[in-house]
Amino acid sequence: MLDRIKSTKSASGEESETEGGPASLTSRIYARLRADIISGVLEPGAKLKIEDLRQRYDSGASPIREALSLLTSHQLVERLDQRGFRVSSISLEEFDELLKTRCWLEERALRESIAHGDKRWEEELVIAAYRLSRAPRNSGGNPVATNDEWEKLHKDFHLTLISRCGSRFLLNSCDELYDQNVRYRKAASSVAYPERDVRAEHEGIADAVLARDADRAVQRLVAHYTNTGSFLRKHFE
Amino acid sequence: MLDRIKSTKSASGEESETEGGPASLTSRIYARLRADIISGVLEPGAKLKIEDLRQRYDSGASPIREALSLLTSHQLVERLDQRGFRVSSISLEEFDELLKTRCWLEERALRESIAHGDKRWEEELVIAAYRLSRAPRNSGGNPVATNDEWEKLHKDFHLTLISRCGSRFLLNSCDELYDQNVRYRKAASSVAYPERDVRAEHEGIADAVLARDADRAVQRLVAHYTNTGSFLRKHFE
DNA sequence: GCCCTCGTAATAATCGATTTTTTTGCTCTG
DNA sequence: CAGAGCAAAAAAATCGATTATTACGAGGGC
Repeated sequence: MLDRIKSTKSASGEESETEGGPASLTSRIYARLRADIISGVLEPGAKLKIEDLRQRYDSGASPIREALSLLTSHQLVERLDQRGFRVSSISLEEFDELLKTRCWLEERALRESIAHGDKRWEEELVIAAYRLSRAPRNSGGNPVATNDEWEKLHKDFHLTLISRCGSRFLLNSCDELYDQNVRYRKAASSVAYPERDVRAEHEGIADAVLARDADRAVQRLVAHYTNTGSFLRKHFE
Repeated sequence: MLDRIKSTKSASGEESETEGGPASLTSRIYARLRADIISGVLEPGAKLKIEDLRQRYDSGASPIREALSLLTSHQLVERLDQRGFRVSSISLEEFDELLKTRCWLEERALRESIAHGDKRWEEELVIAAYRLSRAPRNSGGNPVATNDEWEKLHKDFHLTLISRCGSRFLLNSCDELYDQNVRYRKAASSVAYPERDVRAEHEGIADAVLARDADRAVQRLVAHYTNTGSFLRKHFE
């Protein structure tokens, strides 16, 4: 269990990670629950009993229920009337749909971003790619322990790619799907990491994007997802 | 025995037709709030004070807060830490993004649906189109009062079109965007309805889909959205 | 006259206890 | 031995009251 709250971000949106400090209890619980679900600490399908969570997060029932309610809309938690909450379950079929959908949406988003992104965007992308390239995927030589910093940078890179797509709705959807995908990745790859050169794939994507070669960029991005997808798929058995 | 559990609808999922029945207070409040927000009874940007809502829906604070939390993820309600909730505001820029995004997503969804839909789907579509064609858009001759039944059938028609897209994620997104669009429509067209033949457009779409002519279907669907979009746009002044 | 500060009113957030509903487990039939 | 019927236990949902935070406005200094 993680007993430290690292960054308090508002329950509804992104923003300030500088504040490690106070916010509403609900928001802090939201952030912790979310992290625990995405990282797989709370397993897919697990029952989320209010009483347990109350103890675990040391609060009353209201903030817990509220945080859970906030999470349901992101498809991370399922809510059943009068039967409480549980971590959304995962399945192979859903994974296939997730993968497909990400390819569809991100292709569109990437093309738009390439068409409309400005210099500033290019620079943001360069930075994001650079940082990602320098971050170790695992922490402390342990091949299984994931590196939270890498996770953050990886998400950042992928979202930066599509950040200029011109639609907050599309961006939100991609964001949510990204998180779902991490959940699947964690669930599947508790065993191993791909041997293939993921880093090179990221660079390849960034290069094509910076060259404003939309077709190639899309082709590489989709290949990246498809590769990762079939790799994960194998590990579900 | 069976009839005790039959129609309990969950707040996060779809509605069952046999409305009115029992469910948790939270779910009922959720449904009412949602309807009030989409229909514009609660105006965009309006502050949602817990105390007011408590009175209005005759409940304690917990169900209200929970219902609001459920709604935030659908972008219908904004939550500000320690500052309560408010109805999400609307804007012309956002409307443009909404329209664009719907075109992008529904094009994909429709193509997939056409490619994969079976006979049963065709029949569902025929029914949905027929019902929609028979429903009066306004109730009781009042040109302003919207007809809830028409609303339901209209949504049904549009969702049926894409129901076989093969991705619950994409379907969910389209569903949410649809609701957002209704909100914009209500906000804008409290004045008037389009003179153009919306009904014919629906039929045209259905015909193309049933003929499995994806290009034409998409072209018509997008035109339908674009037409409606620019019509609404004018009414925002 | 304008802005800053502080106290008060309003509102949001949270808690602890109570009420409902579901689950569980056992007993009793057929 | 399967299943129906209860009753106790567990869990979810909800309430009413309390605490924390923010919004507001009057008074005072510059």
